[in-house]
Amino acid sequence: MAHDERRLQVLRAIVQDYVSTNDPVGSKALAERHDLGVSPATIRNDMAVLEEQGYITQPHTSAGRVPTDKGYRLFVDRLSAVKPLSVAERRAIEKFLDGALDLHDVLSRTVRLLAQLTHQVAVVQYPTLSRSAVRHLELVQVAGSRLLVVLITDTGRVEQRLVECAVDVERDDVADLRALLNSAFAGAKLADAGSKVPELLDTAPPHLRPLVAAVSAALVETLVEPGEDRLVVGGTANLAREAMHFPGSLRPLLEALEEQVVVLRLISEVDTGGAVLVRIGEENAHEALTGASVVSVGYGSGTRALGGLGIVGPTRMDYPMNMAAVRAVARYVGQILAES
Amino acid sequence: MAHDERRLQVLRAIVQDYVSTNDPVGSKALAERHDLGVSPATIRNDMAVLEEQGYITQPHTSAGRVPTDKGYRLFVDRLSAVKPLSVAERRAIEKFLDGALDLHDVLSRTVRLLAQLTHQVAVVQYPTLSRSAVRHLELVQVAGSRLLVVLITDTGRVEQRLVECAVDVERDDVADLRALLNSAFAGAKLADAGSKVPELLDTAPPHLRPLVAAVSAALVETLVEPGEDRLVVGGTANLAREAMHFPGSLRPLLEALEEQVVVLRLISEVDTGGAVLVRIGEENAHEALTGASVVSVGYGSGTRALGGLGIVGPTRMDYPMNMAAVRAVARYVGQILAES
DNA sequence: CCTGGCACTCCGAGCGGGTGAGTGCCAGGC
DNA sequence: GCCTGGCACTCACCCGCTCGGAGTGCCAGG
Repeated sequence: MAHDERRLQVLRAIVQDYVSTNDPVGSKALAERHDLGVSPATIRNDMAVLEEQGYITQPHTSAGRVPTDKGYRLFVDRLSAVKPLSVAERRAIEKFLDGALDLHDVLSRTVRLLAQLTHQVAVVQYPTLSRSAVRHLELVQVAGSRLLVVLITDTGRVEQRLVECAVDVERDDVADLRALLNSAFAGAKLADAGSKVPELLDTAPPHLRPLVAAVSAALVETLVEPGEDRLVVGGTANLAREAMHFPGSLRPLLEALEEQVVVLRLISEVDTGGAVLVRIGEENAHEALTGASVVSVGYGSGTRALGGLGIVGPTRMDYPMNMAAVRAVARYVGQILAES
Repeated sequence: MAHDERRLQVLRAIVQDYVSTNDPVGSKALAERHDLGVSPATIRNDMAVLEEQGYITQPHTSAGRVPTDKGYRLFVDRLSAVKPLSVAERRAIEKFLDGALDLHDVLSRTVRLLAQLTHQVAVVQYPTLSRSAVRHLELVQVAGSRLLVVLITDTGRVEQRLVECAVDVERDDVADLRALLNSAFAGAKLADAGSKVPELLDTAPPHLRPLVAAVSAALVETLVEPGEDRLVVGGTANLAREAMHFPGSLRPLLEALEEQVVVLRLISEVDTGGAVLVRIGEENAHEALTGASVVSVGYGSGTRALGGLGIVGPTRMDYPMNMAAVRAVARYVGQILAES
């Protein structure tokens, strides 16, 4: 039906204008700035319907309309074309990420880049340990009974953990243990590490068994559990610029961002093969994010998912642009990590 | 002189009241809340002098007085006794920090603890690499010509760096190289690492020399340079609570906190044996910190300085309390790191 | 079904007076 | 010589008010 079609055009125009001007948009302004081919009065009728359907609201009588979460949702789902990045932006991505030295470097550059491209808060998850495989295990004796276990994954991530053994450890035993652990775990997915422990215990020389038990317990405990997943956050300064757009204050949002768990849960929900995931306002389960939108996507090398990254910002954001930026950055990061 | 003495009491009272009430403080309120033994009129005279001397100012005529940076400075230097921490606070420190698993864990707990104790933004520097010594070097071959170098310091810090070698590397050579590097660098201060390279190159078997050169160059380049010092930041949500106390917006401050270099420079100026360093408002060189105060101190194990930690907040802060908290936490962190 | 016209609502800016906190100054007292 | 009470003065702030303007909803006519 032609009417429905135009009504959607009106909604799209409202979202676009509101995002760019930051003022509630009225029927007159809409008629002027867009070629809708109808008069303000007609637009008003459409707006009344859109409001009744819950896509827009007015902050108060005699103000223009503002999209609701539901309105943004419709916009994202059906009304927006993905905005291709400009050449300059593509250049910026390459320039920013090339020449990174190690994983930490790649990720912190990524988070800065994303924040800069989108003017939002950027978050990047470290490659999940549970999906990584062991490349190498290193043991370093710290004190008589203390071992520092260093795990190097095939994604370049390096994790450490101090293990307290009940007894003093001999120098030679450390070397034996290292060899044992490496031959058992090398190449193994971390998710499977737990199941290899019994077998390893069987084959280990008796005098090493307590040690093997302690160290593998530590490995399984800290490295397989999802709690160890880490997050890099950047661009929080961008929140201050739009402070007025958040209900109340920035406080709960900043808290949530520090409380990495909350954001991690959001970001790691992206296993849905490659599609950019958008969560708008109330769609976010956590209360602190109720006034914010999250745009996230998984990144990985080839077909393999490594982790997620995305941005957090006000519901009033440029979704097409941000979705494009998030997707492009994720792709590029995937490439870079595939090389190393 | 008795007058000067009383005038200082007045200044102290003004600082205390202003910090606790957050309102410009007037002569009448001062006379009521403090036993200065004189009438408001007399206090007014003292205030006039204090204002002339630049210790206090009034936001506008007919408002109470507010301390200036200079006033806070005098307060910190001469008028404040270090407030001992409450038993509950000491308990909190121990409870919070005990049971940390590794360096990363210790530092991120520390930063949370500090933020919670002081209600300010907390910053903790990783133990400086330049003052650390090599405990172990690990080499892992990533691809034909790529080596992942993992450095483990005696402070428990683990750093990684990807090294691109010009040529493919043999498996056996990796082991030789590892042994060579470890025997050369083990126990050496990182600051001295550079000077050991020539000697190492001499003693190395000829076919390994290009490799040794590449790897040691990477080590020296990234690990000895101060740029690699890292920072943990926490409690930025506390800024939002006092947003109004910062000139303009939080933006520049948040930016400075992400721009770790700025804060690092501040925090690492603390080599002055154990004393808590307070920088108030304009005393901070960096413009973004001009409206903020920084309380910092070095931490270390025994006599050995490892790094710095501190807090950043509005100039209107409870200096005695924050100084006590910063000092106490630094001590405790030092102890913990000494054990591991 | 679209359009122009019209009355209506309500936010926000601007104005003016009253209030109160706080000051500076002065003359008198210990 | 210093402290004190008294007093006039100055503003920031709050309150209520008005007024203009933007935007709406509705209606009758094309």
